[in-house]
Amino acid sequence: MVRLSHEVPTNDLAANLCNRLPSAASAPLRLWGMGVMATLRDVAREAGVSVATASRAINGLGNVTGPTRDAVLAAVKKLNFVPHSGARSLTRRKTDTIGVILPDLFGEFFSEIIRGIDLVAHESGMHLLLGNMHGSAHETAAAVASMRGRVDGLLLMPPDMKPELLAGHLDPALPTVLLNYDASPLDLPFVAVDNYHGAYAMTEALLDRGARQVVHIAGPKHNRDARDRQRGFVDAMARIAKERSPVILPGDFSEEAGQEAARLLIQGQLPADAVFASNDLMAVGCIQQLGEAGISVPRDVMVAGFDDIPLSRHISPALTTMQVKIDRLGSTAMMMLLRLLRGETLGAASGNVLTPTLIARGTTAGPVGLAAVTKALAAKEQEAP
Amino acid sequence: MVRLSHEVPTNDLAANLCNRLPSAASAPLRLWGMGVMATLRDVAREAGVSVATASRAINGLGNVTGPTRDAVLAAVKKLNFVPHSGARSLTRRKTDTIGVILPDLFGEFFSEIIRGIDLVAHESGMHLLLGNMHGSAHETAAAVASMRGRVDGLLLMPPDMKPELLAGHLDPALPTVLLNYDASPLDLPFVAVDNYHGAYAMTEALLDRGARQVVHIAGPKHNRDARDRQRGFVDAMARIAKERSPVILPGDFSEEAGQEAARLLIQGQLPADAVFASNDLMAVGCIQQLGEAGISVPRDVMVAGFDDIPLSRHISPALTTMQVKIDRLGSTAMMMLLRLLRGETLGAASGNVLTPTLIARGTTAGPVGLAAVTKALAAKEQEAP
DNA sequence: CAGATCAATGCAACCGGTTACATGAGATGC
DNA sequence: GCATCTCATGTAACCGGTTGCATTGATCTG
Repeated sequence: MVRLSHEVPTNDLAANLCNRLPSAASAPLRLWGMGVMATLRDVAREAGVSVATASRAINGLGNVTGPTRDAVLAAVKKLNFVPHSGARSLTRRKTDTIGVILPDLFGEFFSEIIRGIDLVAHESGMHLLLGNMHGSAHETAAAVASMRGRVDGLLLMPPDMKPELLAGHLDPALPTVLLNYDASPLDLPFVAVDNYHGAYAMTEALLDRGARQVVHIAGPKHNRDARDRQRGFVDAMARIAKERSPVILPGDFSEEAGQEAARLLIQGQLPADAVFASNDLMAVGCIQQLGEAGISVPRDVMVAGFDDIPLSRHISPALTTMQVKIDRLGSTAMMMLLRLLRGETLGAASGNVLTPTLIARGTTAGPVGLAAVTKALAAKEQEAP
Repeated sequence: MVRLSHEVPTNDLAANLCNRLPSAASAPLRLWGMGVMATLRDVAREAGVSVATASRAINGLGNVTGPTRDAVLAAVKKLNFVPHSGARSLTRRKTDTIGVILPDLFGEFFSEIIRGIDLVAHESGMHLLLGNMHGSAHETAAAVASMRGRVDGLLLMPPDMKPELLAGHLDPALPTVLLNYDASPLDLPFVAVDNYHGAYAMTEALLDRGARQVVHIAGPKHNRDARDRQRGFVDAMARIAKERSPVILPGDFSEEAGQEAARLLIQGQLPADAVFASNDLMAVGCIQQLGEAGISVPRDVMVAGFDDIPLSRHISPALTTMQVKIDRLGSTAMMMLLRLLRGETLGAASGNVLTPTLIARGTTAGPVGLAAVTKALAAKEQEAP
């Protein structure tokens, strides 16, 4: 590694700061930890005005003469003053920060949500404080509690938590929007994906496409998304294919679970001609494993997923799936939270349900060819709303 | 889509929650905006002690009698008191939060970094305040400034920014670790990926594998990662394949850029037998476009990428690439920051360089078959360090 | 039993800003 | 010229905790 030598713009400034301190004795090698940042008092003294005037000048409030303002701003520049947001938010009772608490931070799903949130938050000059409940309910409580005094509002996504349990942990004084969680019992505004109808539509489409026996690979048992998708599947089967009892294999949203399900299918000799996985990752794992066993997708068996992760477009054949616009989930929630912060009243009635879109790709293209299926599925979609 | 009516478990539960509130009289529709959170003063009054004692009891400091402590804790529970972190951090001069400023929030790369950071931060009870510079240098300054008083330290990733420019915006009093940025000139600790040697190794491996003419698809011009990778490529070519002048096609890390490069390759009739893209996404785009033109990978041309995004394993043939353990980047940086916060002194000399690993997959498997190549490349890898 | 020791507790001054209200000088009106 | 109004500025009380120091009452010591 090359070491360039050139002056570090530290010391002169450090010297300035040090001189202003009563004890200018021993110059430390490093400034960190000293925390000798200029305060508003310093600025006021430097400019020869009171703190009140300095504060007004800096915040561009009225009632400050031109020369006074200039003097203050000059002092600000000279001392390199940056207002202390922590102190400011204490009096203003406003932190310009919103807390985001997610179950974990794995994968594209969460980065997309965060991106959607940030997009809107950034426009309104809001910051994002990230909390991570790392799965456990206990940690969720801690995460929510630690947000007090740090944030103006909360975006919370507690997929595995029961409403009653959640209610006890929430601060009723803190504007909160729930992510991907129908919170009717709590009367909190929320944004959710219509997993039920999405799964229903996908099942219907598979049956429509000629499948006789659709097998569902389920998600984690206590995960609401997974449960809703499973319900959608079961109901669609019950309604359209009464005579056939729905087969459900266990899963946990992981690629391995998809592979495992495929192995069960192969070994168990289940008479399936279509697999509907509760998410794309499992569908991908399933396809891969089926392929290794010499079973062709879609000729021998059709496969569909849910989410439309970027990977889905790229595998071959490409995966048919329900597209969920994940960033929209985040941005919509953030917009609702902003309205809440503006004083609007939103309850569970203002819940926002995002309908996923069916994207037909290669894994459900039967012998008749991809084009025909796409058309058929698109038509199916059209007739819905 | 069929819209089924099915009962939503709403009203009974909502009623339950309302009943649990003390004032059953005129139940307010919403509590938000009232902001009537209990303060330490309230707790002290309720428990019949002074605020000082209440504070000590709550924080578990010594010098508090059993009965007193119990009274305070009872009051805490009764009033549902949660300490106001903002106020606390003002006096403690400690926020238990670290700021993370990233260029943008697109894609797996950033979610992995954040996950790595969170992993370590969470262990130490630290929170993450997310800042996003949205590309512009001006915003970077604003983002850094707005962190003052909110965070104890900073993790900063300014890929397109010149050190001199950066220096002016940094607060010398705030412990800072730079991400993916060799900050020697600033004498700040950093964690970076060894893009140069990674690219060098990959180029070498391709030539070694029998490529006569390797073409490089570059990343964004002012991006340091991209520039380092390009340098690695150029140097490797100069050293190993002196007689052949290196060909470099422009790119911007996007899938489209990879496709465009492929088109140039096809139209331009460049005599390339290997393509080394500056990142995986471009490699994927390139392969896809080559395939459409009837050019077979790897038989007609080998392709390699950089990053090892999840997608790389799943396309077919799977992509040979340099694996960067992105989450390690985040967790290592966070660990360094923690040491800084503990008072240790770290300069640029403590920079941490992560070496990427060559992962040989299908796109560089020649007619001789994948196994042989993997072995050859692995051997190559071995002899390197 | 007086005086020293010590633990538990209270008082009040912070942290670094904001802002209601007081002050006082200059402009205006009569 | 005096009362009044205006508006820039200063004073000080917050926000909600933490913490150094003083106070108090009880226990210990000789």
